[in-house]
Formats: sequence, C-alpha cells, structure tokens
Amino acid sequence: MSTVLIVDDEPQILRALQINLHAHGYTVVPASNGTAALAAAQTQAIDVVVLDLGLPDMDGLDVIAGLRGWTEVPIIVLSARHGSHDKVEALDAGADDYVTKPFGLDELLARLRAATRRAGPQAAEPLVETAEFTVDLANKLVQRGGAPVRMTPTEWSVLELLVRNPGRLVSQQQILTEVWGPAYAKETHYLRVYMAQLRRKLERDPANPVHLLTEAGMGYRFAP
Amino acid sequence: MSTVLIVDDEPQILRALQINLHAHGYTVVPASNGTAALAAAQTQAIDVVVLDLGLPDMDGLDVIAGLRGWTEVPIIVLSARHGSHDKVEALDAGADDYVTKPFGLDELLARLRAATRRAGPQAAEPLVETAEFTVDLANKLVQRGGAPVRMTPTEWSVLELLVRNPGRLVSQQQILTEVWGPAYAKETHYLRVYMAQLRRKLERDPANPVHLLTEAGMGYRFAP
DNA sequence: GGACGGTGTTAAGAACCCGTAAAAACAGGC
DNA sequence: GCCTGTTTTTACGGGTTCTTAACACCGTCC
Repeated sequence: MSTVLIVDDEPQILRALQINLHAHGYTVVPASNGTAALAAAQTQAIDVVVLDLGLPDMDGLDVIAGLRGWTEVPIIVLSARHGSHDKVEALDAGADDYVTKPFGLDELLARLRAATRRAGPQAAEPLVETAEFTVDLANKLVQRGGAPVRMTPTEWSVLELLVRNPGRLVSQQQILTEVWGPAYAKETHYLRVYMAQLRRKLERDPANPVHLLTEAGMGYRFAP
Repeated sequence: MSTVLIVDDEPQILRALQINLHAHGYTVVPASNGTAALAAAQTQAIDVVVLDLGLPDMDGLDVIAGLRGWTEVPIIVLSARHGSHDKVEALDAGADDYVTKPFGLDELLARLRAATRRAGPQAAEPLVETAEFTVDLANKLVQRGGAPVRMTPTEWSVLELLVRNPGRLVSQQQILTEVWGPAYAKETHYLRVYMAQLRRKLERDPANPVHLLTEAGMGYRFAP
C-alpha cells in the first residue's frame, strides 16, 4: 500500500505508530529528527508524511518548508499545541492537515486515508531496464521483448527486492525475512527454487545468468 | 478569488461566516440544509465546501456522499462532536478535513487556504477507450458498441478504480478498501463476483478477458 | 579421489485462489 | 407494504501457486 514517513522524537510514540500503521498495511519509514526526515524523503518514495512539530534539531515549520521546496507529498502535522496560531502557521507553511494530541489512532488512519486519496497517483516510480527485460515498479509490470511476463506474488516480491537494490548484494537472510518473514530466515532452499524460476522467465540463458547473479554463500545481486 | 459553499443550519453562524469569508475575498454561496447544498453545488461552480454536519433535513454524511458521487471538490467538515468515530466516518465518506467547534476564524481560513491550494491544478477527466468499450469518467458513462451500458454503483466504483490506473496492477486489498471500506479488506470473494459481472457486461468473451485481467494472488489490471 | 557444503533443476501433492451461477438478504421507490 | 434492482452469501469445479522432496552439479578441502 502506501509508504508513510513518520517523524517524531519520542521513541515510544514513533514505535507505537510504526507498529500500528504497519498492521494496517502501510510501509513505515521512521525518522526521529528533522534532518533524518528530509534525508529519508529524498532517498525513498514517500506517499504521505506524519510530522510531529516538536523536534530536537530543527523547527517543524522548517521541515515543512524543506519538503515543500521540492515535493507535493501530503503532510499531516501532529502537535500538542492547540493554539490556532500554530495551526495557521503550519497550514500556511504547506501542511495539509493538523491533528492535536491526544488523538485516536482511528482518526489518524482516517486522515491518512483522506490525504492519500486526494493525492492520488504519485510521482512515477523508476522503470528499471536491462538489455533483456524491464521492470515497472509502479505498475508491477515485467516485460521481456515487449511482451508482459506474469509473476506470482512470491516471484514478484523477490524480484522487486533485488531490483530496488540495483548492483547491491542482497543477503539470503534479508530476502527470506522480507519476503517470507523472519521465521523463514534459514529456509535457503526456497530461494534456490524461486531464483531458478525468475531466471527461467527473465534470462536468455538461465544456466548462465547475466542479471540475476549468485554470490555463493553471500546472497544475490541484480546487475542492470 | 475562490467560491465557497457554506452549509449550516444555524442562521447566525451562516451569516457570520458569510460576512467574514467575504471580507477575506471569498465569494460565498450559503445553504441552510443538505438539499439546498447539493442543488447549489450542481448549479454553481464551487471551489471548496464548508459543511456543518448537523443539518435538519438529512445526515451530513449523506451530503458528503452526494457530493462525492460526482465531484472532487474539497470538503471541510465543521462539527461540535469531538468523538473520533465521527471524524473517521466523515473522512472516510470523502471529507478532506474535519474541524471541531469551537474553532478560530483564522484556523478555518488557513484550512481553506490549504484545501484550495492542493486542489489547484484540476486535471480534465479523461475519456478512456478500448477496442471494446469506452469509459467517460466525468459523466460516469460506459458505452459499448455505441450503446450505453448500465452499471450499478458498486460495479462503477470498481471499474472506475481500475480504469483510473490503466496498465497498473491494483491489489485486491486496495480495491476492497477503496470501494467497500477498510473493514472489508479481506472479503476477496466480493471482488470475484463483481469482476465476473463487469466482464460479462464489457468483455467480448467473459471467460477470456482482454481488458480486465486477473493476476492470481496479486490483484487486477485494466489493459487499455 | 572422495566427502562436503552450497547451489541449480525438476516434479508432484497440498494448499490456496479464482470464476461462475444462483439463492438469500437488503434497500429504495412507488 | 409490495416490487424491483442491488448487494451479499453460499457452494463447487477448475486452475494456480507454494511447499517439499529428490537428485545432479560444482567447487573446495581433506
């Protein structure tokens, strides 16, 4: 579903939101200060920002301004301050919504839904290309020689993880925990089966892969 | 500047808002009940709606639903009720913002600015065409071979969601949460029923769909 | 050379998912 | 209150995917 950047300096609130939003299907990117938030927003595809105004390193309004400098991503502000002056400042700085603490989780979820609903189709995710095939992350579409290639859910999860880390070595443990869950971190034979299937679908010569490479004992690497 | 439709059954509040917003450059269209509000929204060009939920003739949620049936205009809800359940319902019905009374005028003005700001660039509703049928998003009209095809509300919601994301794979979870609501995210059998109905109405050979495709385990995809 | 750990390939049953039709429950209009 | 159209529920056959197992392969180390 959507990716939420959560910015809050109180670890327990950050953790609670992280767990709850994840349970409701969101991918959560946490940040405990303004600098980390701005950095995270630039390196990852964020669909909506939940921003606590009380940050240790910089003014929350500057975080809003920093984001608004280059992105239209919806920003929901959390704040303990009820004063209307604070609300006006945050909204005029570019925030989309302002929620005062304490707030109910269901209210935050509803406001998240409202924010993502109107933001609609977000900026295009990258289209990863190789000489043999192309992977369209946003549309979950794989093409080879112009023709679409059907992927099963597990195949897609593995492929997506590799393709989102082009050139980087992804450990077997990491793939297993992210695709199958932490309990499967040792089931390396799953990986062998699915890597074989991916190569059969995507590589010209599955026995001598060019793009989906094995690093024996380490993990796998996607070479563009 | 912008035109605001204000819906409130208390004459003095309606009058006060009218004067204040007018003083801040807004053109104000007043309505004292839900029926008048829906009528006004259809006859005049409205940029943003300020809606009090406590109306004499109909439930405020139905007003939201009525507006959302055909327009994306931003809706700011005013309510005396602080309960998070009320907020969730209003936001999920399609409202963009929820302000509890009492509120400061400057806060309302800031929220109006935020709402109109992001509504800004209104894109024209496209006419989606395939070899078999055409979908007119703006007029909620589906045609096949020149003849209009009747759609039930639910059928239309599902079709609209798919057609608005041409080529993109839309997960079952996403369709269910957007059409039926977050509580129905697991009711995948609804989808099977409605996809079958849509295909029966729109595909030449419903058993071998060309435009409304299934990706087993992943979701559905509309291919233009 | 042979054992061994890690890897690739294939196949088959189990588990799960999907399409279809038809009936039951529900809602709105008259 | 009845009637019509819509949504929800139910059941089942057929298909796809996941998991598991068995075996071949390739290098390294003893």
